Parts: sequence; structure tokens; C-alpha cells
Amino acid sequence: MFTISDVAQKSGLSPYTLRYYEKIGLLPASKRKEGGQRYYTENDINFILFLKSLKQTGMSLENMSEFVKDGCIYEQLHFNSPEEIKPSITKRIEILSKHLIKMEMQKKELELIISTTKEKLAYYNSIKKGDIKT
Amino acid sequence: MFTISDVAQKSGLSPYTLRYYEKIGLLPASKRKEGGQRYYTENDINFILFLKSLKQTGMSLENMSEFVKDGCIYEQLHFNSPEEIKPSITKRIEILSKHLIKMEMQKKELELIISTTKEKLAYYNSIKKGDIKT
DNA sequence: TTACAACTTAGAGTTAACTCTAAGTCAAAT
DNA sequence: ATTTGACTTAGAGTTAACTCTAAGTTGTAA
Repeated sequence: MFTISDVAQKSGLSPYTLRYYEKIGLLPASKRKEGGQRYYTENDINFILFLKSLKQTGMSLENMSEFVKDGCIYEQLHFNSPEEIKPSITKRIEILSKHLIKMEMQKKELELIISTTKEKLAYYNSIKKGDIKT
Repeated sequence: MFTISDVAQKSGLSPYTLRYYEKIGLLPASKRKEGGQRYYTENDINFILFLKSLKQTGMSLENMSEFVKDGCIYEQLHFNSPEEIKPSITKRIEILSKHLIKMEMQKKELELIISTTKEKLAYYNSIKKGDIKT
């Protein structure tokens, strides 16, 4: 069982951000200790890491919320029981399919600019070494 | 020679955004027609597209400005004459190298989440088709 | 048991990156 | 020649996503 700062540490998100995500409904209400303090399980952390990777690949918080909501219990990095997931399945398939296409395009774009960047670097380095005289 | 809305069209950035980029010094002062209206060449557009791809892969406008500035004439998608580029070469190599590493990591991350997403989609689809009964 | 650090909340403030408004000028078509 | 629509500027407004503040509570180590 982990505190909010443990999770912050593990996820690279600040405690502020984690509370904010909960406030806007992107994360489900955390479990609480006696005194009211949040605690998190491994599963909670895995879910947070999954959301973080969606975010890193350009999904907006709003779009992520749509993925998470619909009254559905959030899943443990994908193995909730089928009957828990079923009501929101079509919606989820739709969102993930769209995002998948976006990510595939992103990957192509990324590969292109990586090679453009390598070319530029090679050019700059050749000038620096003096291979190209002025 | 292209107008600002031509460039907007070609680059996917709005005229507002193009003027804004110029205002903050991310783009060099545009050439103007008689009446003061901006016009752009193919080279200008290529440079704008290069900046756009840097942005798409997560470089901040501030970081891009650093790349562009240093009093240097901006380059035509990489072939300014060496003597124009030389003063800012070390800085540019530094920025691009850092960004390259970031992009390589991003690519790995992207590949990982693409495959995770595919798995999830396969799982959802199998529930939808009824292969997994409740 | 007393510090002291980390937690809690609601709500305010910040930052990056646009995005628009207002008031006016310019250009193309009728 | 006049209308229509795109252009110009400075500066204000917006949005997403945090990030912090204040005031108070809880947990832990000496």
C-alpha cells in the first residue's frame, strides 16, 4: 500500500497532479486510511502508468476521462471481469481504435523526423570538424 | 509566393498562430508586399514544416526559439552556407542531440503502448463477439 | 509529547500556446 | 466605384493542465 508521494515518485506525476486527476474524475476516488489519507495499490499504480502512457502519446485528459467513465469500474491494466466492462465496450473500442491510428501515424512521423534530425546533425558535425570549408 | 492563409493551409497552423510565432521570434520577420502584407516562399514553408514536426514530437516553442535564435539567419531546411551557421553550431548540435535522444525514447514508448493497445483491443473484441462468456 | 513532515480541502494563481477582438487597410470581383 | 473578404496591429481573452496557497489534520521519529 502506497502513499500519494510514493505514487508520485513511481509515476513521475506530482501529488498535486494526482489529486487533480481525481478531482476531474480521471482517476476513481482513492481508498482512504482511518485519518482520511489516500492510499494506493499496485493495480492503482499500473492504471495510473497506463494513463500516463496514453498522455505521453498525445491523448488529452478529456479523452482519457471518456475512456475511464461510463460508470464503469476502472480496470486493472486490462483484466476486469467481462461483465464489468461490457456496457462500455463499444465506446472503448472506438476510442482506442482512433487513438491507435493516431499513434501509428505518430510513429511514422517520428521515424521521419528522427532521420531528418540525424542528417542535420551529420551536416553540423561535418562543418564543425571543418570538412566543409567556407 | 504565398499569403499567410496559403501557408496556414499548407502547414496546418492558423494565420493567428503564424503571426504569433513571428511575434515571439520563433519565425523571422516575414517579407512584406507593398501594402505591408506578409508573403512566404517555398523555403519559408519548408522551415515552418520543420518547426511543426519538431513541435509534434514534443519540443516546446521556447526550445525551438533557442534553436532558431542567436542572430543567425534561419536555414532553408538545412542548407545555409556554412559561414552563416557556424556561430551557433555547437548550440544547435547540443539541442538537436538532446532532442534526438528524447525522440528515440519516445519511439520506444510509442511502440510499447501501440502493442499494449492492440492487446486491449483484441481483448475487448473477443468479449464483444462473445468468445468470453460471463 | 512534542516537533515536524506529509497529508487533507477548496479554491486561487500560473504557464504555454494559442485565439480572438477591434479598428483599420488592402485587394479582387462585380 | 463599391462591396466583400483577407489582410494588418496591439493587446485582451481563452483553454488545458497543472501548481500552489492557506488553514487545518495526521503520522512518525526523537
